[in-house]
Amino acid sequence: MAGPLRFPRSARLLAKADFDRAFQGGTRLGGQFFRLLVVIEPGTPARLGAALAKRSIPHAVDRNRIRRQLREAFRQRQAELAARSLVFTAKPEAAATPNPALRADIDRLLTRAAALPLDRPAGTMSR
RNA sequence: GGAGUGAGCCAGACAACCGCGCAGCGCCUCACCGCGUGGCGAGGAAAGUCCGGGCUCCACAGGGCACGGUGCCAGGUAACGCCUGGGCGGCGCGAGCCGACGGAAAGUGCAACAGAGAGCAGACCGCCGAAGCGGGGCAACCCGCUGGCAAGGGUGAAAGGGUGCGGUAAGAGCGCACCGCGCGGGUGGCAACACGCCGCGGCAUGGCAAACCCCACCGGGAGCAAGACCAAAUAGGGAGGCAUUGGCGCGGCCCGCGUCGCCUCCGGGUAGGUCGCUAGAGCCGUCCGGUGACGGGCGGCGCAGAGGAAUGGUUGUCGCGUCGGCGGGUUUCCGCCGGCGAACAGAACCCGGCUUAUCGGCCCACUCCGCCU
Repeated sequence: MAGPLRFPRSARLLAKADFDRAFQGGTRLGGQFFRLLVVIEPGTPARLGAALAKRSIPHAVDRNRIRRQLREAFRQRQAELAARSLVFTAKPEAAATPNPALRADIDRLLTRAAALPLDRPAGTMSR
């Protein structure tokens, strides 16, 4: 029985193919510190992936911190996000930003992602 | 009490709720997935990737050259560019600290600016006017020139030992004494090196080798994305079988040859997966040897193993630092209230070092100064 606030493996993006699909055909949303790519895949649970480039976030400690903020925000709101695969990228300014400000930006993006219509199949935007 | 030196240690604590990773046990189950339970789950630098090793694969007769690294001596170590002890030089009143610290009489080279002169030294200011020549004067002597001088000034990072006395026209290791230096010997030390030891030498090799270089020693290459194994889909390769009167091509036709289809198997190999992957030059305690680094004996412990990458989020209480206010106290200090702050930083095959970053706190040893008895 998966509780509504858990973060099991099935809620994560693990394969390179998932990330490639998001980068090629995902709907793009821009926030203050993040960019969000959304792929609609009916029948799947909400899934999260963090693509934090070493180039934009040079210190491992910052990458870990940002990833944990992403996970925590996603974990608490995943019920609204069913059938959506989300890939976050961070802008360089995120490294120097405290957690509450990051969290607010993430929540705004999640709200927009939840509002996307479900009837558009994945991959529509490519080609 | 103040100022300082060295060596260690810690890296806020506890609780609640919601989560994450791993192996164990239990439930479910063919298995995967999932669920429950108690356990474990970042650092002193996990960092930079600058050295050294283990491990893995590749290469490899032996020797020399080239290239790179190291560079006082002796130890320690698996090894090192690390560590310990010692020597020498420098800094500090001191505890202590710092040093790429082999060779400059093998050769080549470099030295801006300043300065008269910078590597077969050098007369700018200055000192001298003994000697020689000329002039003056009865003479003592005076003037000028040829010249002599490295003592003084000045320049410089550096000017060819220092101080004193003698000496001289003025000077000069020119002579002497002491100090320094070089060479040979002696003594002490494993050695680097040292010596209020002996003899010789008036002093000869100025600096730079993180300039080329010489000497001594060391060095195969790539790295866990190493490497080993399992292995789809798609395309292509090989073998066998079937289709046996099939289509197409070479021919006017037949035979024949080539090519196209389906099935099975084989080998290479991509995605993906498994292993490597945490028991190791391990950690803690104790005893012994050693000045020490360290080595040895005995006993105990089981101590992260992820993989788009776990070790987190929120809240509360206490503790710490700091600022402001109030009250005792007034050198130091104590209590209460409120605000702010709590660093540097995240394992990725594993060890030994080095270097760099870091809010603050604790303990020990020692030095100097002040005060009291």
